[in-house]
Amino acid sequence: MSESTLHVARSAERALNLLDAVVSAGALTLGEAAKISDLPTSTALRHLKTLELNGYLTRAAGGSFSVGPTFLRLAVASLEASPMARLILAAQPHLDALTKTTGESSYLAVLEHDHALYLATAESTRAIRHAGWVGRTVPLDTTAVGAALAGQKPGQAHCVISAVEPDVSAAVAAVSGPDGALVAALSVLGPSQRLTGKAMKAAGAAVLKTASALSIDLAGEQPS
Amino acid sequence: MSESTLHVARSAERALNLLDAVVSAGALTLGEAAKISDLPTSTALRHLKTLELNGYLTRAAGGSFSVGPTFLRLAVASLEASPMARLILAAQPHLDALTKTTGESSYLAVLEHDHALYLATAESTRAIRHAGWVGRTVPLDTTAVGAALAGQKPGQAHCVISAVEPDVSAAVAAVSGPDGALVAALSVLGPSQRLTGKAMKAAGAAVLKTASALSIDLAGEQPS
DNA sequence: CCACTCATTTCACTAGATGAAACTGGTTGC
DNA sequence: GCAACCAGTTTCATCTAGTGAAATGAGTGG
Repeated sequence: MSESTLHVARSAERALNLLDAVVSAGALTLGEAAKISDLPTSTALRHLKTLELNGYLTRAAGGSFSVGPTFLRLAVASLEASPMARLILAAQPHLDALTKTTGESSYLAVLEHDHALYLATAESTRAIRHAGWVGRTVPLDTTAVGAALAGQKPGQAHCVISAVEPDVSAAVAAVSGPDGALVAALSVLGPSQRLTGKAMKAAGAAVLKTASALSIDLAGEQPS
Repeated sequence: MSESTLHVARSAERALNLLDAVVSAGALTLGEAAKISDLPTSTALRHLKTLELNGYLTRAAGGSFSVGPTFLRLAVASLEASPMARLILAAQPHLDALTKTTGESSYLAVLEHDHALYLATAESTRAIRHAGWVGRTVPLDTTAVGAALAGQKPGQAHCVISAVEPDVSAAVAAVSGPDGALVAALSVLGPSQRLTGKAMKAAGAAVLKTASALSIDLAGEQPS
């Protein structure tokens, strides 16, 4: 196979990438999807058809692909089951608000094994902005998110210059769940030369306030 | 390949089935997943690892697989984008209530091309019950759902013996969206010998009431 | 210590994925 | 009306990459 003792199914991976591309974009034509995934159209078509056949995608009249019933079923199932999904849904509006008030990109992160994993974001609209960290993991011991998720100084914002990338500054605060346990962290990330002094202080205050608002939100929804 | 001019990627399909199995179940071990999908463990493991590598699944400490960050990201994205997903989420509690009052399984169905597609369900808890129609499509012209989705007799319940399977009776009512347009149908499905006369009448009333409640719900959420 | 279960790795085989190229059908421009 | 173009679809010879039985390893408990 590829090279080492690691075996992964290439064609499955391609199909998953296609799925990701289509769902992220909302709707894509064959050509667009093929270009994004860097596949010949014939191969892309086969995989898209497979996804369609299994109901993960549907094909609209115009020929473009979008999310299908099977995927929606699973999406809803995972949302109802997974507390993490509930967390993301609850956090999204807060992220949007946080980004609006600070002008910088904001993120939601959780503990995954011994790393912090960025789960969701609201991106800044400014030209120079922090972008694309969703899905990325960073170590705990050298970062502000890590410190927040490790439970140091709860109820306080950490404001630092990132150790991960040199030009990035962060303001981070911990979020607690219904039972008071630590569940996530909110961060505001931006370029270091912009996020200093006064701006950083404001970001710190905003992120703290938002974190407690989200914590309250999480406490106030316990039906099912 | 298989037989006709239809080409689908088998390995991709297997990976998707595995994904479906795991997400539906919430969490599965390798052995369980392999048995459900009817695959040798070695093959199942390879696909599960592929899914894990791409973040669609995560592996817990005990070794069991469950939904991963990538899938959640896409799930949330599709929910925020797709009106159909909003519909499912809004409908679920109503389905639960409907099943509780009638004692029979209830379903949400929408128009997909020229068929009715069952999207979501709340299953009856009785031993003899209607089960497993989620994801299934039925023709429009011979069914009660079809009639409801075709817009005949809005604001009225259709109570019939199913043309699809002999022992099934149905009570169906149409659901309208915020703009008044027809968007879905709610059905209560049960065994014909149980769903007769009085019981059927009660089911008809319940489904009608629930349909209008859901319609009102849909009208009352228009932010973003 | 052996028997048992479940996860992982190995490996020889070939079924099945691949993608260039040919084809179809629709749209534009001259 | 014809030619050039473009997006989607189908075909097919090539050979990679997925397959699964079996061996191995890691845990459990009797």
